[in-house]
Amino acid sequence: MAIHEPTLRRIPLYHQILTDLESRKIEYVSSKYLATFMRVDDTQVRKDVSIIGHRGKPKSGYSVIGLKKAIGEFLGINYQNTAILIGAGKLGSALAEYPGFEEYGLKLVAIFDSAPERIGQVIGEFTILSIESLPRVIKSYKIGIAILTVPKTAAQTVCDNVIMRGIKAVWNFAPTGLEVPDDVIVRNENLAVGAALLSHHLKIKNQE
Amino acid sequence: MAIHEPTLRRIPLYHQILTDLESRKIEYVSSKYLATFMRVDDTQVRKDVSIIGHRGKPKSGYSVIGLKKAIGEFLGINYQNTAILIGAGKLGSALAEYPGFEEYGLKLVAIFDSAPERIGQVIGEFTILSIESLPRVIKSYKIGIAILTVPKTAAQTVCDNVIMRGIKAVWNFAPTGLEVPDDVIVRNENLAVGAALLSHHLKIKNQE
DNA sequence: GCGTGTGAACCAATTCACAGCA
DNA sequence: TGCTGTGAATTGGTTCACACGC
Repeated sequence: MAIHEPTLRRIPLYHQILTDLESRKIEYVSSKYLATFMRVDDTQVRKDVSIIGHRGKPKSGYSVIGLKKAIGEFLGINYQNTAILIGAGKLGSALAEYPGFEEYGLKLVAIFDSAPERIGQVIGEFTILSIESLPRVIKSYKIGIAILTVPKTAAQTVCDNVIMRGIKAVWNFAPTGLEVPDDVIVRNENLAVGAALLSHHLKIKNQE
Repeated sequence: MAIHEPTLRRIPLYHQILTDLESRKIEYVSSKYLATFMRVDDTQVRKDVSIIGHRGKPKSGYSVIGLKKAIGEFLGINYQNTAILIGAGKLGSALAEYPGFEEYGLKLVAIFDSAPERIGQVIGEFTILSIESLPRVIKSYKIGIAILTVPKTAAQTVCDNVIMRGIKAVWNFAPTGLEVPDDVIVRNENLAVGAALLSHHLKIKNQE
């Protein structure tokens, strides 16, 4: 049973809502409550929960901590995957200090840049390393994920490089597609898409 | 005829590929070529193109500049929507210098921050302004979009604030949902979702 | 042949309708 | 009554099959 992309996207969002509820000491939540926050139908929420593999209590709803834990296991965010970040520009630096990654199963262990003047500079808890040390770090830390925040023109080259070193998952922030072997996972986080869709929505709205 | 979300997401990606082809002086492109790059079926590409409202030439394919222009008009990225950015932290600073926004119809005109020590500092071509000047700037520059790169805890408050000043579209980078009136467009760019989905994919892969 | 364009068929995703349980 | 859980119906999206043009 393969799980569909739209379902998968919603699951981390449930997790965020549950984290919030947990901090507010709320113990049970209904599918209806989650549904209004997510702007989906409440049946959808119940289907999603059943896919996650959790069961609620009639009358009271879902246990906040129980469902949150089930989501954690389902997503595999309890086990931390090691990641490196390549491209210590503005965006890379911002991501390096983003606390959300560790919460969702990604443990950043090193940052690389190709510019000689950047090597040795410090970002948060990391010292920027040279690209030359990439193979060694990947090997000794068993890195599974590469986060690419390099310019568009460098993206494919850097991607090929890390895949050659054994990386099996790439999170690409460059506004371009990447060609990779079938056994490598790529996720594109293309900010231009968001900009374009906002423009389109505003255009439609102004036409009314 | 409402256009579906998945279709809409693909359209800016076609545009990026076409921009690349254009720079390589390629004049015509087939649906099959676009399809392999996008990792979709070629029929899908032809359906999308017909939605965009462009027609190709049998045998040669689609005119690169013709289709690109049609997409530009379809998305409304030729007209620049004015935007402000609130939250001049790492992520905000990175976005402020991201060249892709202007290319996709968003013209950044000012940056705001609530921290007094940040006011007056310079990021790229912008001087950080105080939140107090927000109403004035929104009014005089007819701002349509607010880009929020504030902490999760501040997001809803800041959102309410800009909506009260007449903003009709919010691009939210905080890892939380926002409650807005029905006539306001919100786009959530939740990086934690990407992290979680990568974790999940890796978990599935490791189980095989 | 090699390309686009499109109705029909298929599969994915959401919503409906209602059973079951405390 | 107020909630979850789930098969059935519906709507959304993708792919197939084939007509047509160069």
